[in-house]
Amino acid sequence: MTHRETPDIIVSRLPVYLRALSHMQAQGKQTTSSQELGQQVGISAAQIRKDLSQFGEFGKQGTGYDIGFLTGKLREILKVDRVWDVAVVGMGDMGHAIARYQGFTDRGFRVSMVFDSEKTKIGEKIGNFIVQDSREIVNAVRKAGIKVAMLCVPAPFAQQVANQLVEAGVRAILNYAPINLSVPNGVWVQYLDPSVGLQRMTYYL
Amino acid sequence: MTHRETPDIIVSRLPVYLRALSHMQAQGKQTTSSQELGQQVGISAAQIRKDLSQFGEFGKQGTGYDIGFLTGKLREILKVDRVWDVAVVGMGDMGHAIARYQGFTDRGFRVSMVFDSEKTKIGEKIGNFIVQDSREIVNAVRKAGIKVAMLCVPAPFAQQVANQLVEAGVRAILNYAPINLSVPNGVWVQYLDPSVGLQRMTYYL
DNA sequence: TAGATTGTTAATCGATTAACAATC
DNA sequence: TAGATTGTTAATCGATTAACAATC
Repeated sequence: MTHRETPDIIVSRLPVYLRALSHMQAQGKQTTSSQELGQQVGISAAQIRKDLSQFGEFGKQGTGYDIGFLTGKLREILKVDRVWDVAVVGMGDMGHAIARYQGFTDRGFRVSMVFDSEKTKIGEKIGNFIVQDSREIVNAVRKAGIKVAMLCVPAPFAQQVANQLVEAGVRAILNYAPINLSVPNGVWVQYLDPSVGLQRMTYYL
Repeated sequence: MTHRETPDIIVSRLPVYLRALSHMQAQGKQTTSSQELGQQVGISAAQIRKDLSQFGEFGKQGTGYDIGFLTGKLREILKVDRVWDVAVVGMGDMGHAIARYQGFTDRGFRVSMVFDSEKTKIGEKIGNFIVQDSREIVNAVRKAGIKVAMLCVPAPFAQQVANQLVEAGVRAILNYAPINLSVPNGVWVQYLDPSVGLQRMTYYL
C-alpha cells in the first residue's frame, strides 16, 4: 500500500493553528490542550488532535502540548522554520502596503524585491526597496532564486505577470488580483480577493 | 423531514463562479458550460452543476448557461444584487489601500466610512473619505445601518474593535489583522492574512 | 436528426466526530 | 491515586464523482 498523502484541507489549517499558538506564546502561556486551541480557532478538539497526528506525536497525556515545542514542529512541517524571500509585483496602493507590511516577521517571509511597470514608479523608494522595472522580473527573480511572490497588479495584467514569475522559477503566488490564474502543475496559487471574502458572508445576512 | 441547509462549502464557491462569469462577460461571451466554467476555476463540471442545482435550474440542455442570466441569479443568491455600505477601521497602509480600492464596484460593496484612532489621522482625507474618530464607531455605524466592515487595525486592537463593530450592528467582518476573532452567533468573519496564505503553499515547496 | 449539455441519482470517496484505552 | 488529555479506532456524516435519462 502506498503512503497516503496529507490532505490539503489539513495542511490549510496548520497555519491557523500556528498563528493561534504564537499568540498564546506571546501572552506567556507555556502549554495548551487540543480543547483550548480548538476553542481559540473554532475547530473541534478531536479534529485538532487528528490533524496533528498526521505528522507525529507532539503532546503528552494529561498535560497537553508544549506551545514552544508544537510551534517549532509546525514551523518545520510548513517549512517556515526558515525565511523565504518574496518578490512583490505591482506598486499600487496594495503593493505599497505590502512592501511596508511588518507582519511577515517571524512567520517565514521577507519581502526582498518589488516591481512595477510604470516609468514614474521605477526607481522610487518604497519601504526599504527601490522599485525595479517589471521587465526585469524574469532575470532578477531567477538570479535571486526567489520561489515565492505576491501579485498586486490590476486584473488585466495578472496572468501575464504570473507567467513571467513562473518562468523565473516562482512556485508559490499569493494573488491579490480579482481573477483566476492559470499556472502549470507544481505551482501553487492562493487568492486574497476582498470581494470574494465579503460575498461569502452576505449570503447569510 | 426538515429542509436541508445549503452547505457552507458550496456558498463559498459561488463568489468564485461569479468572478469567473463576470470575467467571461467582460470578454463578450454570451454562454458557457459547466465544463468551461469548471476549467476556468479549477473545479469539476459535475460539481459546478451540483452546486448550482442547489438553488434552481439555470441552464439549458445542449447549450449550457446564459452568462448574464446566471450572473444575475448568483448575485441574487449571494445578496450582492444590491450595494452594501462598508465601514473600514484602521487607516494604516492596508486600510488606506482599501479606502482607495476600486475593485468593489459592481461586486456589491461600497466603502462608506473610515475610522482611525490616531489624532494625527482623524479629519484627514483618504480617498473620498474624511477619517473619523474610532470612538465614534458604535454611534456612526449604527446610525448608518451598516452591516459590513473591514478590519485593518493592528492585531492587538482587532478584538476590541470587532466588539465595537458588533455592538454597532455589524454582522460581517473581513479581518485583515493576523488574529482569530471571537464573535457572537449570527456574526460572520472572513480572514485575509497574507502569511497564512503563503504558509499554505510553502508546505508543498 | 445528431451532438451537446443539463440536472439528478447512486456510488464512491474523504473528512469529521465520538469514544476510549493508554498514560502523564 | 484521581483527573486530565492524548493518539487512535470505528462509526458517522458529508462531499465529490460518475453515469445517464432528459432534452435543447
